[in-house]
Amino acid sequence: MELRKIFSENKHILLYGAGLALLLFLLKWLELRFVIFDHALEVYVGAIALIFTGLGIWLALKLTKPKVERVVVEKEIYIEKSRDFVFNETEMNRLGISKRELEVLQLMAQGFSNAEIAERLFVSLNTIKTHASNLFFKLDASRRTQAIEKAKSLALIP
Amino acid sequence: MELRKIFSENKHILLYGAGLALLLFLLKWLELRFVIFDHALEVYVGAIALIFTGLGIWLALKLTKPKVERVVVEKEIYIEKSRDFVFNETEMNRLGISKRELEVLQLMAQGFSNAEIAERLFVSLNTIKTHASNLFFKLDASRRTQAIEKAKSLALIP
DNA sequence: TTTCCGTTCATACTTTCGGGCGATTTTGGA
DNA sequence: TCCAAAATCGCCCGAAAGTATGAACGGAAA
Repeated sequence: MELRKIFSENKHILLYGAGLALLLFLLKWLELRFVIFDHALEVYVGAIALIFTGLGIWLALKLTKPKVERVVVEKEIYIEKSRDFVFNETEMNRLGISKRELEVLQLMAQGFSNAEIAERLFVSLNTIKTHASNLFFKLDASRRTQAIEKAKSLALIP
Repeated sequence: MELRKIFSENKHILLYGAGLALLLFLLKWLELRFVIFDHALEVYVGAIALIFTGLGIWLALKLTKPKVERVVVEKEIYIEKSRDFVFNETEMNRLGISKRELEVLQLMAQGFSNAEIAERLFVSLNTIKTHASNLFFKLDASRRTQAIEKAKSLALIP
């Protein structure tokens, strides 16, 4: 359950710990057998240092998260514009545009001002502004004229 | 001359070596003073291991080039295939729309702001505003979106 | 040459848009 | 029944759009 997840996420650290423990046991064992450190403490310590430096380097390499660099590749999609308009519901769903937003979009494309749209839909001007803002975001536009252009090319409006 | 270059290029490695040497001297000195390792070899070795692990990590972080993970993001660009557009010159003459005004109208329909249009046509913002106002009057519109709608229906723009 | 017209630009002002918050209420499904 | 998404509305502020008016300049037609 959780255990496996914890292990896999901290695999390197756990391996490091295990390695360290193992080494310590090995040293203890060596200590009992020979009296290495009596003669050559420097060599001994140097070896330890080297080994753990290596381990540290290995740890660092494994644990550092790579920087994510985003490369934007532009993909061109051609769209046929036909006079017999077929509403592209797929695109609407893909962009997450709601029914109400579509209504606002349609009226916007017909040249109505926000105030006029508000009047027509019996809601406040602020509401229309919110819908418009959401539309601009979803259509990746910063002006209503842009939004209209894009919506037309996506067959969201005639 | 060369020496300085060599030093700056291998700064981290040299620093590491110096640190190692220093530590070894320190240990030697400690060895002469006390008999630490007699009592607690594990602690001693553990400390060394920890220190050099840290050094290793530091070395690795300093020496290795930062990992970069490339993520390719596809950005879709929709391009409209306008098949058949026949410009209605008659209507343009009837409404008394000038060439320059038509240019502005086209850019407006493409979603450009007045400032952007001004930049593109190498004229001032005020000039574009004047053209726009004249267009609105000639097209009997009071907003750019309206003007665009009307112009499209009159086949002045695709 | 004089008179239009298109083009350019300016200043000053008002209105509309759009961004950036936050907030509450409806509502359609799990 | 409960939740998330949708819809609603508000406020503030700055940017953009649009209105009004005047003016200068050059080319083309009368």
